[in-house]
Amino acid sequence: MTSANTPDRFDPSSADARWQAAWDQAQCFRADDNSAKPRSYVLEMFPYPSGRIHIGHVRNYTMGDVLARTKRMQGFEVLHPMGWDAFGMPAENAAMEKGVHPGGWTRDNIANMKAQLKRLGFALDWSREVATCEPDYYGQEQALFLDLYEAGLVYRKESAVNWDPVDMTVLANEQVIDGRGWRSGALVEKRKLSQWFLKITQFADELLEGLSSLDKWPEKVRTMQENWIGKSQGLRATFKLVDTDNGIEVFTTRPDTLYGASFLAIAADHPLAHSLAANAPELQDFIATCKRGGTTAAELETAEKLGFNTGLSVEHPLDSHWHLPVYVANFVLMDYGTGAVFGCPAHDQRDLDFARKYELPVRRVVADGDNDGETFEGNEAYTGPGRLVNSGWMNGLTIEEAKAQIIAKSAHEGWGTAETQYRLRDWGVSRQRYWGTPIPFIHCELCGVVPVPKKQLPVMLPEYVDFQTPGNPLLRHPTWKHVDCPKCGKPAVRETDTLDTFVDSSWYFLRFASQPSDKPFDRDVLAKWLPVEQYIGGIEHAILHLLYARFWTRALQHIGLIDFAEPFASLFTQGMVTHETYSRVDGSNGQPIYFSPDEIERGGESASLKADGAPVEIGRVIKMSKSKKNVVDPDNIIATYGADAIRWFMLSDSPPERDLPWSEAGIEGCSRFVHRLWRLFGQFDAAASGDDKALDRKRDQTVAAVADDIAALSFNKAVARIYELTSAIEKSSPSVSRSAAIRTLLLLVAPMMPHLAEEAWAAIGETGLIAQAAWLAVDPALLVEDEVTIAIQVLGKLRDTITVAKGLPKEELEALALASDKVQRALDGKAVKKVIVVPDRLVNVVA
RNA sequence: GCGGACGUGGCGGAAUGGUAGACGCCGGGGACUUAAAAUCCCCUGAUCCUUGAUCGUGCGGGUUCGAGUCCCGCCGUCCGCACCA
Repeated sequence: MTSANTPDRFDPSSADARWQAAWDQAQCFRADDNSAKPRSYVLEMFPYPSGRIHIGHVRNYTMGDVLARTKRMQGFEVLHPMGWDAFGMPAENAAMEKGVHPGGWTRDNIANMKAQLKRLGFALDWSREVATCEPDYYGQEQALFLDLYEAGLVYRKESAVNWDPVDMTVLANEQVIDGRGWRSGALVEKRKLSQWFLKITQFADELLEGLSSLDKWPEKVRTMQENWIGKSQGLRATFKLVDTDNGIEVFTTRPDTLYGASFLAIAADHPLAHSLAANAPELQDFIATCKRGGTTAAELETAEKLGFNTGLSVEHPLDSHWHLPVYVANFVLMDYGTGAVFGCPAHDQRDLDFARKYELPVRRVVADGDNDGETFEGNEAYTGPGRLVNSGWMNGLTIEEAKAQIIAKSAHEGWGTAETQYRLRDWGVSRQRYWGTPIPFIHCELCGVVPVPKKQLPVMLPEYVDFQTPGNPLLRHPTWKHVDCPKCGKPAVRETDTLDTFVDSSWYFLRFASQPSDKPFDRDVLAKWLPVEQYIGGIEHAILHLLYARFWTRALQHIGLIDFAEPFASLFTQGMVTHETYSRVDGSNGQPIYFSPDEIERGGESASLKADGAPVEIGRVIKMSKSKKNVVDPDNIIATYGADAIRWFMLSDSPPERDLPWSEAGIEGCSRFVHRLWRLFGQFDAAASGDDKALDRKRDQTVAAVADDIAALSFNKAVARIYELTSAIEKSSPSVSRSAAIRTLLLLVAPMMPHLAEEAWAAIGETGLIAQAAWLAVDPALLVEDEVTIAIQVLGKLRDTITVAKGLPKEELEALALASDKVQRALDGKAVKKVIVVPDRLVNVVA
């Protein structure tokens, strides 16, 4: 292909592909495990191969790419890999809808998307590419799963699970949102099934404690994980049922309020409620009512506290003559704590609502300021600090003291123990799907559940499968599940569940760093690369993926396979790419009809439809979505403007953690800048003479600032600096300094606009690839200005500025300031009380 | 309800407690051109009595010589979690 560049225009349609091929041929982005250089592992969250790269991917991968390319130029051995999170439901949906095989569909998508990523010029080490759907990946995952099983971190149990009736599979708690499946949106049902679990709760405390070491993670993500783990400490206590030997166990974080108890409440699913209901139709009805209740935020907000008096009583643990009624209540959750609570209405809002409704006693046991009366007025529970009152021997203690003492007393007397509860549940990983990692176990009638011997791994998915019937294709496959028991040799059946795809993404960053064929990874090689220095991805993975990956890392450390606890040293969550919407109201039904950006002619403040030239309404700038038709296709943009323009757009203007509004005008501006740089690079003159100290200074200041900005991921600021240097060079006259500045500018933009940079690098006569060129050294002396502009204030208001030599003594600055006409006019004859002088900054005259 | 983030021109956004609005976009004016595109130059927070001045970073206070920045109290927007005992 020949270049179609002109002195005025850079032609990406020929240059982009040429340089992409050159990088491939030089293999310049391959990471060397044995390099002696310092290392840097830059990772972006790998994509699901849906078929098309969307603009959010482009933003994510451009940021990582700039970082990786900069680090490489700065002398680091950089690992910057890419792969595919390739198992999951959409492939099976495609199989059902279009009759294609999930494997074929997925691999085609991967090929398409890989080509798209190459067209964007990302500096990726493709030799380390992994796809989780390939046996060389999921087979190693099976090996790790068996290791965790041996260590007791995998178990199987019969449990009520979240069943998605549309996808016909089990969902983890994390995948149920407002009672609906996260993917299908179907109302989730409870079913009893034998399921595989990973013991994430064993690491609850570690995962919580570990958050405090992650000081390069966003506060927001750490808080979200902390809330998700949901640690609370308190007392588990038994309330003895009157006239029986049985009791009801409750968990409370407020044992200090025990003297304020006025009832016990158990969940509708509590075993005691079920046994009582056997002979009580009214209670059966009540339990059914509780289950019908909605689970959305709005419904819970307004839901009335309902209770059913069982007629049973329990003894108060501190006074066996004090009896409390037992209710079944709709606000008690079976799957938290013990499924039973004691109600202390004065100091818990729900309990107060309940007590007022059912006219139960409300007794104050924590003083609210001076108010220590036993009778509690009003309908707002007091949950603040205070001293214990109306609590016998505990009176006068603080809440914390009372908690400690009553826990000690309960343990001593045998009716309670200190307990820590977590909201976090063990991770159910069984999925009744085909397109996932087969769980490597065999069910034998004689030997029970038997792990597949490691030498028989991988347990491969069968190729020919029927997708036309709902349910698990592996379960009804005619032959696949039938095997001999590895222990006794008798006929047995395979486990037909596959692993949640979040398991696949919980260790892929390890496989990138090391991928031997005979084991999941090499421990010593991992030690060279991990933890990931910079991880970049969307905030939507703040809990699930990032918590699971942390858990796997800790679990693998726990069983001695790796030597570090946290996988991602620094995490960055980037904002979304948004776009305005274009719509017209449909006269017939009043609903807006949306138009895609390609159908629109966009003016300065208005927009019209290309088809009829009539105006359309410009709507809010919102997240790109198919239903609002406000999506833009990266391929079209690359074809029109080239990869460098879209990359530059992704870095410009908005800070990377915030949303980036896409606009036609914006991408055109970026494209104009590409050509502007090209023209400027064309002015490089190796034979120029003379120097330009001011330009030299600007050049080195820009290099230092851009390096800092990129290291801080403040790409928008680096971009602004580059614009400034560009303008400064354009305004300068030819000199050695000017040519040096042009060469510097080229190196500065190389990580961001690599194709343009390579083309210009060759054009100015440099040999070799700029991708492999060394970053810029700066002269520290040049970073310091020798002249400074001083602000002169009177009473804090700017009145004048003066430009003076840097480092001028205070007295001289003061004299210069007072000599200013403007200052004298502002003083208007008033006496000067004092003068504040900040050297090289400002003078403030106080009158 | 709990937790977090944010609030600066027409827009995206800059600003170690020290000249608010860098840089980009939009808009306006001009140069070049037969013309257009491209390119280049200038202007672009508001108001006024326009050589200058006053006001101005969601609102109200405070600390300070000096506050977009720090403190207190509100208001608003967005996000996450939630009958979690």
